[in-house]
Amino acid sequence: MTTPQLTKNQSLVFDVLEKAEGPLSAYTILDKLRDHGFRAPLQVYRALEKLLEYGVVHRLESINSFVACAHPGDDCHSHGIVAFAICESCGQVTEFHDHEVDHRLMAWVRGQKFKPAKTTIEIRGLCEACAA
Amino acid sequence: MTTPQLTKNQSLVFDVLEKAEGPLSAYTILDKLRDHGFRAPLQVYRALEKLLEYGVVHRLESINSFVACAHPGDDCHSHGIVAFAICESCGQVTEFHDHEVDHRLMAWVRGQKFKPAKTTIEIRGLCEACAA
DNA sequence: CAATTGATGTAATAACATAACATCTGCAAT
DNA sequence: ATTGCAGATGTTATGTTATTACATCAATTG
Repeated sequence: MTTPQLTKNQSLVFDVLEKAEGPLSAYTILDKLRDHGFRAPLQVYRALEKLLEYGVVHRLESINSFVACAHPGDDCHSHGIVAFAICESCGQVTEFHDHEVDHRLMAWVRGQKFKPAKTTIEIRGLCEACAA
Repeated sequence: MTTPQLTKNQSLVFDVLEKAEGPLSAYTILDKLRDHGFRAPLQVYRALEKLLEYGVVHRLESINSFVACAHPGDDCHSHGIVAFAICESCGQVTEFHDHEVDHRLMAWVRGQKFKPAKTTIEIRGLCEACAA
């Protein structure tokens, strides 16, 4: 999928996520955009919905937050399953991909005749700096 | 870890989850236990907290729900990372384990000197029956 | 210009989770 | 047995995350 031109709200939300050091909740994004006219959560959620669809933003299910995709430019859907390491101390998120993991999961899924739509892999713990 | 004797509330919550066909939200559990004297969400969340700790219940992060562990008797922590396939149509959840996936993720983690605490793997999609 | 479509604005509410504080219960130490 | 503690429980209130419902606006197209 190619990413279409972002709308005004989508751009605002995406910019906030790109400039952020770590993941943000929808309500944190909302607060950061009050000056730009955002008043209601739905403005954020609607933009996020599209950004997720375009693959330029990821949702971290285990912490109800959102991050900009680590691959500037091209969309992330082509990299296979995305995995995240989330530091519970500093909030830093590292995105990675492992094709062997993908293969194993997809092999299991095939064996079950399960039809996967969206796969979540999230490792929560402490990053090197925080574990020291 | 060995599972201690469950308290009254823990037993009630666990029984509800065991008898359920699929994952339940904390508030659904609460509703099912009103007749047994449950009045507030905290009663459920406190029981769940312990049951998760004992490894007899799992939390499905992507759907804010809880399921009884598929391994009756022994605790689940010994099986390595737990993965779930969640049918978005019928709600059925299948729990599985893949040591190769564990190895790959733990190898990545070691390379980053990341210290993992809790890992989530959830595949959402359609089960064989629902995909037909 | 009318009709359609997608984006946006706004208010209200639903769904999920925790904080703070009081009370109770079982049990160990004296 | 009583005191003191720890863990479990009860209750109220509140905080956080997400969606429903409905109105409006802007761009496009027939």
